[in-house]
Amino acid sequence: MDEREHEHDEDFQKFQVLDEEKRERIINAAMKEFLSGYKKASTDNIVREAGISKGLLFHYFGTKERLHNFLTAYAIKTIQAEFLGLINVLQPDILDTIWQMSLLKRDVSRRYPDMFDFLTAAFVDAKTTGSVTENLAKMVHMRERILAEAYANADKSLFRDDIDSEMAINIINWAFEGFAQSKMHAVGSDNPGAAARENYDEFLEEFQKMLNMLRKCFYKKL
Amino acid sequence: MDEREHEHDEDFQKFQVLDEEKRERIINAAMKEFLSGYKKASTDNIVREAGISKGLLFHYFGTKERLHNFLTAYAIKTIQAEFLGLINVLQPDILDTIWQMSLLKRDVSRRYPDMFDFLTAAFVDAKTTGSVTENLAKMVHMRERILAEAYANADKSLFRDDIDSEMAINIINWAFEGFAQSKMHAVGSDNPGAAARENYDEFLEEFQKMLNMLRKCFYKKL
DNA sequence: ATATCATTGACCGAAAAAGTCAATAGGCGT
DNA sequence: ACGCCTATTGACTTTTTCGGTCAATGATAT
Repeated sequence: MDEREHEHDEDFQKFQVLDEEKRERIINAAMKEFLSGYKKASTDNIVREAGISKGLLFHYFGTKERLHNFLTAYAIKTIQAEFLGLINVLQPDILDTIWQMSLLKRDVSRRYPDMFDFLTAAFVDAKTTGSVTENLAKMVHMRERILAEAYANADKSLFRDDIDSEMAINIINWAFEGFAQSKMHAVGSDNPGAAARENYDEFLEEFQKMLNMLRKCFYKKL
Repeated sequence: MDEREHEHDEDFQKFQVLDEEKRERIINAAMKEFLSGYKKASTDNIVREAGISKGLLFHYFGTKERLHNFLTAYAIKTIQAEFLGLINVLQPDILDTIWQMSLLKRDVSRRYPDMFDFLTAAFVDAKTTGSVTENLAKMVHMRERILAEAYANADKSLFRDDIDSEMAINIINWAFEGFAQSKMHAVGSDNPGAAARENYDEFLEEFQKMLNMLRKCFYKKL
């Protein structure tokens, strides 16, 4: 397997040197296409969506498989750096933790709308094929560890005594996820910057309103 | 368009006459394959998953398009008859309504695991293509009407005065959806009937626990 | 002008696509 | 046992799409 000396740092230098806009356009087009699985993704669709020629895509990545490998590594690295790595698991108020996680996730999703779903699909693919990459497995493990840690460090005494704190946390997570999902389309439509910004502020405001409501309902009165 | 006299009741008689097990096996295999869109669905995958020969599928449905049309009509009819049509929108306690909806949805999903998602995909497909079928549009409209009606008839005075009832209802919906999603995999794995049944009971029990908790948190004390 | 490098899209052989059909299996009445 | 009829098969055809290539072109700096 490791017959080359640089077996794990394939550089993709030609691609990395592009300006940000084009690079992310290609990344997002590819991730979107890979959502339905490696096999069903078509490089023709990717280049059409990205607005580049087919030759160029293969000039950057060589093969479809290497493109997919790059995306997987890139997604893992990004989510690690801009999501998992920024979560403060030591906060005692887990509502704050979940709130923070939601904001971070939204920030990543604004730049890379399909990154989380892409990784999920990549993981399913890898499990089906039987070959789960080392990094992918580590990533999943890391994610679980963070959630477990956040939960372990949470001050459960903040919750009302007559409710199951674990279930409350689940509900909160689902509520945030559902909220983000439902607003994604409204915000995600391609409108000029001003309207998008306005939508985003509205989004945050309503989001916070929900947070306060959950706090009011699930936490002890102080 | 209506050059034939039976333009809308294509019969698919050869298929309808099959025994239930085989019929539903084919329907479910096809719906599953169509989840990633009409174009990307492969009839070869469908027949492999369904365990029938290719010739037979085309013997039943003629073309891929007619198969898809059949599935769409079938899904609409089924969801109409076994989900939307059975919801009692007059219940004043909307938690009861949501609970009932969840049970109905689960019952349908047990027989046709991908039916709801298939319809969603079919709708997205139709919007992309530009041709949203009359029935499909009606279906969506019906769904919205039912939800609106249930909400309109809900007795908001059951909710605590200091919370936004509309947001509370959203949270409840998202929580139920998230719960169903998270448990789906556990239940959905292909294990013998006994274990599946056991899982299902467990599912219902935990479900009800969550319902009670939400009632306790969002409703007035009596 | 020339050298250099990014970029294109027509093109390739191979694979997969939808759909067909002669051949067979499997029951059923006689 | 026999023929009869329908259900079912899967190899096959034709067309499209696939991943991948490459000679040609555009752009830029010297």
